[in-house]
Amino acid sequence: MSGRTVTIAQVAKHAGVAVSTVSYVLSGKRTISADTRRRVLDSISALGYHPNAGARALASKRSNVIALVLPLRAGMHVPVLMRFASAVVTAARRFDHDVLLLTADEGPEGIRRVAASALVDALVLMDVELDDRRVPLLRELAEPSVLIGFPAEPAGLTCVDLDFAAAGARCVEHLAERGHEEIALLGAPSVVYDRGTGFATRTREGFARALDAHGLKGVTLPCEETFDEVYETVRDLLLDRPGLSGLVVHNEAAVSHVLAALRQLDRRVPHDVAVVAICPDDVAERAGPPLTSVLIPAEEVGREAVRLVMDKLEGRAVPESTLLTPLLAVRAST
Amino acid sequence: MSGRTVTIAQVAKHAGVAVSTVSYVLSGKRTISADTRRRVLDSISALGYHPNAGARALASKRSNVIALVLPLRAGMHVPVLMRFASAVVTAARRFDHDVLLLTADEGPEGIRRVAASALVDALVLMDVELDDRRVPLLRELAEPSVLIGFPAEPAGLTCVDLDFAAAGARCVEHLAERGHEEIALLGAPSVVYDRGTGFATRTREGFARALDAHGLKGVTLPCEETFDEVYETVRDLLLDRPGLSGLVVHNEAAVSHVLAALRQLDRRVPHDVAVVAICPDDVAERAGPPLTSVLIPAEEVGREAVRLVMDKLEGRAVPESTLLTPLLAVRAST
DNA sequence: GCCGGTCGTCGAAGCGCTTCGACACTCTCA
DNA sequence: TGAGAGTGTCGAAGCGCTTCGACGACCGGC
Repeated sequence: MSGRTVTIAQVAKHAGVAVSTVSYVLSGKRTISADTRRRVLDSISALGYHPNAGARALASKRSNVIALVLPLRAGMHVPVLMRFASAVVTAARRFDHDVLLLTADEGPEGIRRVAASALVDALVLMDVELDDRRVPLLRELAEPSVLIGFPAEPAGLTCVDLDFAAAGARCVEHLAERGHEEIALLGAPSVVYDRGTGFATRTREGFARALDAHGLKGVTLPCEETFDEVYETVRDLLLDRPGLSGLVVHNEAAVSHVLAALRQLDRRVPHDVAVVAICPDDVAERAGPPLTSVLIPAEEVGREAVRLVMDKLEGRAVPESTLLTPLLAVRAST
Repeated sequence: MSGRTVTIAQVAKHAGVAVSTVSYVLSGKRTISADTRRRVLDSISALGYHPNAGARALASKRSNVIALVLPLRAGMHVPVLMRFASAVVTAARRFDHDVLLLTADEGPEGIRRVAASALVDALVLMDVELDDRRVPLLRELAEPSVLIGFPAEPAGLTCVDLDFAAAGARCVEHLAERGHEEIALLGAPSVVYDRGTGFATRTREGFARALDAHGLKGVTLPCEETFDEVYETVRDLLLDRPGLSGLVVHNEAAVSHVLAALRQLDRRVPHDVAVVAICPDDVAERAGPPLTSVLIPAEEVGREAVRLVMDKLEGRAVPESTLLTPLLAVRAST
């Protein structure tokens, strides 16, 4: 509308009030008469006013931006990450905040930079590992932070994640209900276990514990991500354990290879082998046949992380640990 | 180190110079003696000074932040998107800029908001569609922008993308060299063509044109993403065209289904049917067998987009259209 | 009819930085 | 030796906003 950037002073003049009055209308921090408020709001939309973010941040010591820090290794998880990211942005907007995207390239120094420069008010870290070198930094930062995933020593931090142990257990339980007596978990590539990624380890533990609890036989195996390796793993597994009739797959990239391998080995799903996956819903639905799955609730995790970080910004107390209950959707594969 | 946020004034005092001198050391906009510069830099690191982003933005009218706008529909492309995003962040950091992540939820209004509030200096839009409702807004914005992908009417805009027409043609060429005489393109799901997504359409055109140029027979088909649908498509295709010996797959999610379907139909790759994919490298490598592919150079596209947007910020002229040459990597499938 | 208490509004003081003009030097060349 | 041209540094004026204290206007209670 007007000749380039509109300032609060122009709005004030247009509405015939003081600058501070406009500010109070916008923030609601003091009572303003209904009449004045209306005039101010009218002027704002007439002029197309948008408060200058820099000025606002400078004066209020709040940038209304949170940092979203990508994982150190891109790993396997890519589509899920994107949904986290998208959920975080959407949730943040609901609290009138924007999201700054940080990669691991810069390392912890990048986190320090955006925090110290007051570019962001708070941080959300995705896909935290057991031994994460970003974690020590977070402890000394004044800005609040929330981790998605759990480091080895989470005391004093705020962490949120799917309850992977419960997810592993839930799959076992489901197969036990269906009468299976010998089952296997195909997990992440072995390198993922080696570097101590929390979610992989915890799924395996939950799986193993539930196996005992239900008196089932079974194994857990790492699982690589090329077709040939998956094929060998599945073939050997079926050879070694003729009684095996159920499979839990916790590896998004391997899911379709596992199914293809079973087809090639002449095992019908679910008739000969029942398959449960732990993966995003769309992957499960797109598979042939559609898979019974425990979905990874990316949206919910992202939303929850933002809620927690906003609570911390407001000075409210939050739980150190938030575990989201896994939900199992039954489809054609069991 | 010191008691909370360090300001430029404290640095100036510590170094025994004026505030403006510190500023000039940092920006390099005026000559400063080597001696003074050293003292200032020492003070900066001694105090752990980080310039306040809000103050800087306010005074300089530059936030040093660019917006990265996610596509309107999450669609199929998720892993590629993440690599774009990551590449954009990394490239932006090289120009001393940060990246603000925007989703489509807010629609064009979100773009207007961050631009008008001076939160960002410039915009990069991912995965632009032929008829993209964000495009008209960009034309009236003062802030420079770069699109990844091409809208129907790109005049006056700055667009960058893989040259998909060339990619389609490159696949044909490769198969022609190998002596194939009848080939097919399995593309995106039909809904993607219906909504006029540029890259799908352009691949198809490039494919068709190259077919003529090399005197080959062939068809192009849309391709859904569940195993059963892919299986039917492939089965019918082989039935209809007994002479067919080459397949181009431009659909990341369908790649492994196509291979599984061929296996089930007893067609060996590459002996009976050669397969070329247009997809990210890791998908091609992970397939069984590893696929000859034209990779989607996500990193390069992201880097190029940032370079262009930085050029525009500096007032340098940039080409309206930047097409990146596709590179074909030969693997076991042809 | 006067006093204390809200309520609604205003003016001004920063927030931490960039940038402009000024100014004291030191060189260089006539 | 003095004018002219650089250098290197400083002080001060904003940038556009929030927030604090101040201050009329109006209320009810005695």
